[in-house]
Amino acid sequence: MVNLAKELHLALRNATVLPREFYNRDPATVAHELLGKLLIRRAGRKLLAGRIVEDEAYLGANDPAAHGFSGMTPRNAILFGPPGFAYVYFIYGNHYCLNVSCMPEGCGEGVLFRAMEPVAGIEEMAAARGIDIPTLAPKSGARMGHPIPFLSAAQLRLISTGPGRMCEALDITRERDNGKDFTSRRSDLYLADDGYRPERIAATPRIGIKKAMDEPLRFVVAGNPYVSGKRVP
DNA sequence: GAGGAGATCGTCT
DNA sequence: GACGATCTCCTCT
Repeated sequence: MVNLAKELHLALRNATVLPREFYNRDPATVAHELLGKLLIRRAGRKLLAGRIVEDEAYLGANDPAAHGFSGMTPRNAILFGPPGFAYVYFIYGNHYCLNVSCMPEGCGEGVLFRAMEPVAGIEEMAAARGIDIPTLAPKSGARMGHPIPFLSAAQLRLISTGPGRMCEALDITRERDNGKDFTSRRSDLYLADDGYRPERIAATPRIGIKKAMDEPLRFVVAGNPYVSGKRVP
């Protein structure tokens, strides 16, 4: 019998970690190409993973909505560093948001991760989000009488649809993860390519900002149910 | 299902 | 002191 959990773990281990050069480009290109890639968090011996289905590009000094627009501060210093590093900030007194720095040092540009489709460690991520996981009673007469964890589609969407939820599911905080290197497998937070390519990608205006609202710098996997806000058909 | 308001606190001016 | 790249709960339709 195939052990699906083991197979999945192996597939994640075999995925190619995205190299530094991947991020050393303009954020719109990086955001577009990050869709479908795997965001992987190592938690002890467990791997938590999701497939990126929504992100946004922020263009530094050329973008009034970007954190880097007004220059470097202690808060956004990571964005002005080398490409491929995690920039985590706290917002609205409740939530963390995860970005990756792009372009060469000094540009202040990056990509905000907005949503991912849960792939591995789903029970752990649901628990981190405070989602109760009901269990299905085993069929009578079944040899292995364990209850089966069962999440509805609506509960799955609540795990990582939205930037704050994503961070909570992966237990990402500024204190622990700001400045982590996404390009190193030794890092406990990295991005990898398992060969998956989304069929259709759509570009829309960004969400929740009041400046440069019309720029189509939000990228989503069209038709994916884990995209936040209004579903893109 | 859609829309509005409140929660809550770090960051910047 | 004001603002904010959000989320959740509540109300209304």
